[in-house]
Amino acid sequence: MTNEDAQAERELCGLVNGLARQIGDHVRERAATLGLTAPQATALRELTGPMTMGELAERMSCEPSNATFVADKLEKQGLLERRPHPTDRRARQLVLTGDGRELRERLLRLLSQDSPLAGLTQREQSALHDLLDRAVTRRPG
Amino acid sequence: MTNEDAQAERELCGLVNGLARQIGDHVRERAATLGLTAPQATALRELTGPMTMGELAERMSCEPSNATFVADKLEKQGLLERRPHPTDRRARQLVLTGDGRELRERLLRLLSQDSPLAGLTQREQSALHDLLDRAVTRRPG
DNA sequence: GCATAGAATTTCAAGCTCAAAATATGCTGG
DNA sequence: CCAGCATATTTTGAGCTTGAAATTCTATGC
Repeated sequence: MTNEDAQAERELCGLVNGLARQIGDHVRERAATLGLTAPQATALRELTGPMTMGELAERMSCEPSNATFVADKLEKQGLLERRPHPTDRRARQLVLTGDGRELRERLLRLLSQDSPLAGLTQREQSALHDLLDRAVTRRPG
Repeated sequence: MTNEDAQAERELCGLVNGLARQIGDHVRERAATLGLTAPQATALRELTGPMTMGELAERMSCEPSNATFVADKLEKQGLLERRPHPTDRRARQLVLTGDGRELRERLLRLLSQDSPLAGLTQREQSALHDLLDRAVTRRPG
């Protein structure tokens, strides 16, 4: 790999991080209006249905121990419950409460407004999705 | 915006965050072999020359107060110096020491190996760069 | 059966990050 | 000039994140 290639790659990483940052800022700002922190909102957003701690961590792109931390916060706010997993006694099943489901709906509506990706056309978003998917999945790690 | 569009957008955000996470993991892993944490390595990588705290924060996509924190760490390790800015007495100029420049070179070599973006061809990386650039800059924030 | 390896979650310590307030300096209109 | 607002950095407190160790349970091989 040439020196220029390496530099271009670093620049690309910077762009990815920059966009991720913008997305995070957007979530943080909207979450604040509901009394949630950004990670709490991310967890709520990802809880599309009952799932285990591991699944939540995976969807949040974080360590399981961090998912525990965030789930604790949501549980203390009465937004979710930890139930025994139906078939695996090692695992827990996370289930939103009525309050949790309601707040999640409000959150989703807020998040869909003024998205950081609004600058891209549908076609561009589709192309970006394709490229990112390839970058992410073509990597063992 | 339709419901499906919003869902597609959330998925896209997830991909961006997932890739950012992979990049971060890669940096962390390589940085550890040099006795650096991930943010310290990121700062070292971005210090392409003398710059102010604000510039560093901008390049690291973080808050200025966080740049202060990281710069403190690097300074304690003797990798950089804070000098008075030549023309603005409010600002500081960050300058790598000899050790800092040397470690930076080693870091750059490590980071260019097994990049998380290696799964993409040159053409794909170029297309990705283009799309991300558009997404990031087409947004006032 | 039972030992052993593996998996899901939690706990804990260390370090990172943000936001707000404090400090110091620069700039500009009256 | 200089008052007032803007900018650059630091400090501080609260909350987030990671990685390693501990706990509990599952699955496999003998």
